[in-house]
Amino acid sequence: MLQTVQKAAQVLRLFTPQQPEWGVTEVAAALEIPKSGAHALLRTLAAEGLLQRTGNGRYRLGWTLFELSQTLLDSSALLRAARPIMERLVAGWGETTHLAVLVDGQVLYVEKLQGDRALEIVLSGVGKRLPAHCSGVGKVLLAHQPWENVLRIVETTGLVSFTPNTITTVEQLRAELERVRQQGFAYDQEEVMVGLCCAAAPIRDESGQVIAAMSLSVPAYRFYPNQQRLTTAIVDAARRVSEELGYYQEDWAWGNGKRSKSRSSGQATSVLT
Amino acid sequence: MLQTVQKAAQVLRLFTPQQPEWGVTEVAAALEIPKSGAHALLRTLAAEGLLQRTGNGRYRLGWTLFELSQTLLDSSALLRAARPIMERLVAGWGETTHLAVLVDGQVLYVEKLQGDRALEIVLSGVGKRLPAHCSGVGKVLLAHQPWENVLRIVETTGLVSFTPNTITTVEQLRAELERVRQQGFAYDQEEVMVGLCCAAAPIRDESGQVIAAMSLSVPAYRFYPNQQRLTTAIVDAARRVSEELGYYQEDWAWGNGKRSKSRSSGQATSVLT
DNA sequence: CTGCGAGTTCAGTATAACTGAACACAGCCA
DNA sequence: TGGCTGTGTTCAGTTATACTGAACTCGCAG
Repeated sequence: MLQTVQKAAQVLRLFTPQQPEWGVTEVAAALEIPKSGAHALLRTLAAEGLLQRTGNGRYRLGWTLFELSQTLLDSSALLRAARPIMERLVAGWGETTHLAVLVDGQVLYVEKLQGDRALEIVLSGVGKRLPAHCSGVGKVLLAHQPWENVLRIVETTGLVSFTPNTITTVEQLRAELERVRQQGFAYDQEEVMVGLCCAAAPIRDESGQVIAAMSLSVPAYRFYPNQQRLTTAIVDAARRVSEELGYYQEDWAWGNGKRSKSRSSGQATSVLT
Repeated sequence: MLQTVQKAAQVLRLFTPQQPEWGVTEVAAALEIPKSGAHALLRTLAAEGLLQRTGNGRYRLGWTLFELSQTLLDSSALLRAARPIMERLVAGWGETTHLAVLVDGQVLYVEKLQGDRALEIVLSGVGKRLPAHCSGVGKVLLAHQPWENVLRIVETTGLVSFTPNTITTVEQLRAELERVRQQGFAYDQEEVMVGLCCAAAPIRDESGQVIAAMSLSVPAYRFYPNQQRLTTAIVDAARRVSEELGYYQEDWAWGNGKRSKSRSSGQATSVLT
């Protein structure tokens, strides 16, 4: 499992908006390795363009990461498919939509569109992470993971409490994820922030795998009166994105099993050819 | 120089918009290493989130790269400082502006704004690379590199010819870069595409280092009549961005030496305290 | 059913990476 | 100005790492 590469990745993950610049000694202390080792890692990463040296011998993230990210976005159909549908959602409701993926057991926000009627959600943001057990998108994404994965995640990150409504026990989480998987959507009822609710639904790729989740965030006082309409709206929007990605659900409201056949192009594997 | 990390970075750089998905065998062939080695690299990178496995055992870029890129953009003052000034430039001229950095001896486009009067420049694009010897931004960036670096770059990538005007000999390049450095801006006179010209100027950070270049691209028939005004416009815009980054040039038109003092905040190092 | 090609695993060996101390350099305080 | 503490950087020896190449499994096609 190439420990050297693991360490290099650890180094990259040290760089955050809070501390975007690191020196050799700091990295050595953070990873608990000798200075010379940290030095070698930083030098190599800088030589490869993944980091860049500042004048004073410290390091920042390198532009190659920007390039790779653009390549990712360019080659990923997800954002291209989701953005117009999110825009329509925002235009119709005036609220905030999120698009998120699961990375390393946490929710990574990939896109966020704010409506004119929306309240500012400062916690979420494009490129930011949040724990998965509390948000709507997080619960959707966890619900479609093997339970053992969920357990591992919970054991490492714990079930941090944000509000009185946050899920804090494994048993609660298990039951909630079970329900989310079966009904095909999730609610966040003031679990991450008092006064904020959301409805979220899964997005599947052509193989039927859940690769992302979409949500519509709404102030609590506007959520409960419109819960039903909100639910169908987000479920429908997520389904449309999934279809754009080549997924076609077998029979809605029952089967969450195998796919039948894609309506998208570039898919002619099995029978004839 | 941690060869394992170098190989890992090589693997990442294999992923392009043209081929965003790689299998073990393909990677092994591309890097000329045994399959098991490629397998270990891919597995490790995927475990770290820098890659993701598709269902069929192939690999794509991972969302962690998106996260890192967002952190880079968030912590880099460059784009934040440049964007409004580029917008004003576009609003005033109706042409296309580019913002680019030098990565690995090539020009990496970081931002691109198109005006309403502009012609579509298909070659450039955010996240795309081009050789440095032909474009305006490229010549600006090379001009402020040590000549030995430039030589190394030229020896590896060569001086590819795009149009009859493209610089193709080292001597031409040397003279041009010398002029660009002294006059503080560069022209591209149909060197990358027939009918397309541009003027470009360097952007410096608070230490005086050239970290990026900005350009204004114009059809040839509109370039020559307005060359003087274009030049002052782009030089002025780049200077404003540099000042935003904390650079204050000593005395314009002569000294390119040390800085005197920043007018930006967060800088009170030397005398008192 | 068989063969080819994909991805994956494993044990032994060669070599790459880690260690820790010494070096160079800058800024800061006396 | 002169040490002093804190950087980043270098190096040689040793350990433990990563590479090798063949064997294995699985899916698809003939």
